[in-house]
Amino acid sequence: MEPKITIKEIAKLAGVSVSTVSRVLNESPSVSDKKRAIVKKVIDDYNFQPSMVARSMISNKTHTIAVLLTDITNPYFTAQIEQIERYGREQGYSLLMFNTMTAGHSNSDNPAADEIKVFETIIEKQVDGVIILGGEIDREKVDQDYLKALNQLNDQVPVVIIGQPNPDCSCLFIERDEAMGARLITTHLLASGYHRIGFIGGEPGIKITTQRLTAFKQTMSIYAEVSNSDIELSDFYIQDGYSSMTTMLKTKPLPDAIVAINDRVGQGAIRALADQHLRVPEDIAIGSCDAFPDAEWMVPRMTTINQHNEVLARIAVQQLLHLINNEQLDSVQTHLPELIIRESCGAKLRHQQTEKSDNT
Amino acid sequence: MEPKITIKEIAKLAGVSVSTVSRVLNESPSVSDKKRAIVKKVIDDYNFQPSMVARSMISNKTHTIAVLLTDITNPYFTAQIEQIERYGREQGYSLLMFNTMTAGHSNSDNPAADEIKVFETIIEKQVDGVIILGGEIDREKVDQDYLKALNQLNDQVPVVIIGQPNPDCSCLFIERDEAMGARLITTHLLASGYHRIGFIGGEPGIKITTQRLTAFKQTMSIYAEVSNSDIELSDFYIQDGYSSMTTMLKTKPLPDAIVAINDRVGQGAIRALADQHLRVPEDIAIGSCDAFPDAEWMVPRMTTINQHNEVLARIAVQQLLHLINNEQLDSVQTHLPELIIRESCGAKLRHQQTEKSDNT
DNA sequence: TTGTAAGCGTTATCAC
DNA sequence: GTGATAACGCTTACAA
Repeated sequence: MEPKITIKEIAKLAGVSVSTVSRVLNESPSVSDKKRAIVKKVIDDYNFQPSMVARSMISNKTHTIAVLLTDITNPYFTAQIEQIERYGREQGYSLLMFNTMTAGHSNSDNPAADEIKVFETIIEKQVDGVIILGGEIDREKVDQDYLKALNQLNDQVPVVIIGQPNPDCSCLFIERDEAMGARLITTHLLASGYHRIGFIGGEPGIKITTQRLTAFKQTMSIYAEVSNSDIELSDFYIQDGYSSMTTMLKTKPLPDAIVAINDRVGQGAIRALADQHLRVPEDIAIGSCDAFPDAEWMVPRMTTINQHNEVLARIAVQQLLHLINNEQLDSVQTHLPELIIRESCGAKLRHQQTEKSDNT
Repeated sequence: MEPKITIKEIAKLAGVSVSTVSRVLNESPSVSDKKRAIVKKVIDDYNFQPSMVARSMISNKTHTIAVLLTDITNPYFTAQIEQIERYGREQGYSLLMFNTMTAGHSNSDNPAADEIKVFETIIEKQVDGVIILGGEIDREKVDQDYLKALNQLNDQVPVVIIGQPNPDCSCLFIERDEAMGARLITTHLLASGYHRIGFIGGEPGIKITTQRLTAFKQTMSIYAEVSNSDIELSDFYIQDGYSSMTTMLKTKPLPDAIVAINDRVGQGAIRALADQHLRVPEDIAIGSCDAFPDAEWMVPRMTTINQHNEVLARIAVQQLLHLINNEQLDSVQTHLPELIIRESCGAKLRHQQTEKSDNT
């Protein structure tokens, strides 16, 4: 392990003062070409990299942003973090990742406290900004200590949150139109000719669940009835789709179609149905939300809603950088969920059948 | 944005010297209970967090480790990074994540240069250690500039790599027995009664591909013939499984079974087969490697090899910490790939059929 | 037990 | 153009 070479030694080796080296490092014009050449050579020869730590002491900038998420294993988050890392790096920022793993089937007995602890580390580390992708803030009822800690954090360093705004939180929220996506998929199923439609997945007490479920119910209420036994909440994971669907299978007769809260849940549902020798979409149709990359390759290919989460992630970084640089924020951009019709909804199948019977 | 409070102001407010505050911060015993109490109160009141940056200047430690990977979207990597983040955080380390996105269908024309650039950032940021999960180092022929830069990096800060050792690289490697996994799955298919077995997926020129393919061929050669037309390399993603399988479908007759280089590729293959109304395992069996979490819920459930990548990730952190603290390394731990028999291989199906025909 | 002062590696502010 | 020197926030001898 070679000891790190410093600007002082470079200066000595080049026969100049540290200030001159510093000037060369920062591309200041007020250095003679001759000295600049000498210094550059020494820097190159010794492969000198100035210490960001020392620089940070002076500038009060670390060129680092922190990202908080609850499950790095979840494609919903990785799609976003991929964009954040990429765009951040383009702008000269590195990414400190904190993965609380409090989502889903977690073993933490106090997720709020876990996140608060992360906030402390973030302050210590003196990042320039923070992006929160999910966690405690997504709850209908947010822990008060958590909220206080979050506001305190936002007081020290700009915090951008991708999620539904909380009136008691001073952070900047990048909003997603959850209701619209749920309306789109529900309407699509109705328009495809299904009348009895169920809803599965989503953790109760989480805003995304409530909002999608509410939108589902509202949309349904215009055209048809929804019984509570056709709604099975659980969580956002594949095993939750499996368990919700399995429970629903005890209902007779089954709904014609199902709205799954996301593609993972949809996939779990397909698995549960297959175990009972039920086919999708022939025996029951499935539409879902949050287009995950694999959904296009499933059997059947999943009809779903693309929420364009990567776009939101990019906007989050942009706004955060504005906050960091005290620039004006971009005006709020519209967020358009998009329906992707594939196979699991059976729409095309039905259409073909209709055409066929029309011809007869 | 409140300006950050410093140790100096805490000292003034508490009516003591900065050293006393520092002592309290560092739990030094040589502070009177009285002063300690006063200082603690002020710290608490003002919610003071000492600056890691300033501390790092002195200690030359940032309590940060960097992780390099090529695709955060890939479950192969997220399983590992989840462990690294968790275990690292338990030990007081934060994680700087660099995602080069050079894997798979990348748009980078020079992945080696991309990684070299990341190395520079890592040195600047003065992390305490580095873990590399994949990238240029996985190639059969590693770029020489890259290798030089990597060795230089390892000269400044300890680097641990999860992957196959490279004799020209001075970093510490955590090795995985790729060959053994491939042997296990191949033998399993052979033992299940398949004779003509194909191999799909994996990027040519990548060690993991070569090693698994070689092990596959060797194992096969003991019991049966393998024709080159039954081998279709491509890459590690779902669309690669689809394309490889689609290509292979032009071969008549088809192999009885397929070894996929990982579960994603296997999933793509199932999709390609379904498009031709071919069933797995009835028409063709599939065995794969690298148990991804979803594989258990696919239709059919995927027979695969669990390489226990999370365990390797944990070992990598442990060894890295030893390196950081100049402690003795743990002795090399054995790594045991494990066969998970599910549905896609058709082993159970065949067994039942055999039993049935035995009874007749 | 406590305080003073030097020092960590850089940049910024002065003189020269 | 260039070079001393102070400053950033903290820790750590060394003194008292």
